[in-house]
Amino acid sequence: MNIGQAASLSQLPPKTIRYYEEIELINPARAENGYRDYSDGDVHRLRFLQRARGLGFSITECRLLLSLYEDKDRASHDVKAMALDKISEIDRKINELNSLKHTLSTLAEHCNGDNKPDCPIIEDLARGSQEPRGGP
Amino acid sequence: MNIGQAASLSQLPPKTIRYYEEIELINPARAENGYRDYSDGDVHRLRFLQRARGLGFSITECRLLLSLYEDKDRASHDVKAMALDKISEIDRKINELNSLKHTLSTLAEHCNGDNKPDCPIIEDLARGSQEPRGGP
DNA sequence: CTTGAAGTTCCAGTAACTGGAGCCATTTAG
DNA sequence: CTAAATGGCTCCAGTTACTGGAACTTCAAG
Repeated sequence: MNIGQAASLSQLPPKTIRYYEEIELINPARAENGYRDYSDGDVHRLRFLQRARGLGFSITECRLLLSLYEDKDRASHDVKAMALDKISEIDRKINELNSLKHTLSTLAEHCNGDNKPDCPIIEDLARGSQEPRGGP
Repeated sequence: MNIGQAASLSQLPPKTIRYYEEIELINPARAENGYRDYSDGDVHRLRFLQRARGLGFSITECRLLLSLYEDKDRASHDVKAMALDKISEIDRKINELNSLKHTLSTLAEHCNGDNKPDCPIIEDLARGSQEPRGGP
């Protein structure tokens, strides 16, 4: 399929898709006319990238995540370790999103009438899922 | 407090904190010696920015999120609408993270022995929280 | 065969940092 | 008190991850 269809399936702009090719995240075939020709697998990859990038993973991290699925040469226990590592990162993000959501929900409720919020909420906000102090 | 302490409390590098000042996300006081002087409130803001940026919200979105708490001039129902809007965005992100986590967990389990994954999982991966086809 | 949408490359610009040079202030060791 | 280390300051250049625009080709419809 052409880049346009790949774009609408993956929810990524064509520009970004071409950029991902430039930095070797994908390598679509070329048709005789010179147009890029995306397979279903390519679209899977792109869709994955779209999701992961939107969740705050860097390109480097995306590359790692992709390699978890596709690098058949890597030893199995490495894959597992990396997967578990990413899972705890994801758990952390989920926790942070939940706390952010809680903060916003409380705010929304408190804004129910027409009174302005004076917000003890901002305390909660800044606390978040903070570590107990004392560095890494 | 100085920028160093603000940095370690907010988990942001000093460079980034100065940059946030440049783009007017914070406005710390200055001590007599010219050093930036951060209040607890400033640190709250920074901590919030650190969390929100890490979760994939843009600077523009962070500005909006911050305004939800602090813009006392905005009408209350606007605040509520924006908060609800951001909440659904957050829910979407949480769903995506859960699906990503599920994918990785399955992978980790399947990689338990020393057999390489041949991955029907990649299907699941690319499906994610996709819309039912037919575009906006 | 023309018109328009969609593709191509290339180059420049933007967003959000990040690193480094060069200089002043503060703390700490001798 | 002086010297060195540490941390702050500004400014400017570089990086990452796109994004927009110009100039050209290709394809599908009328």
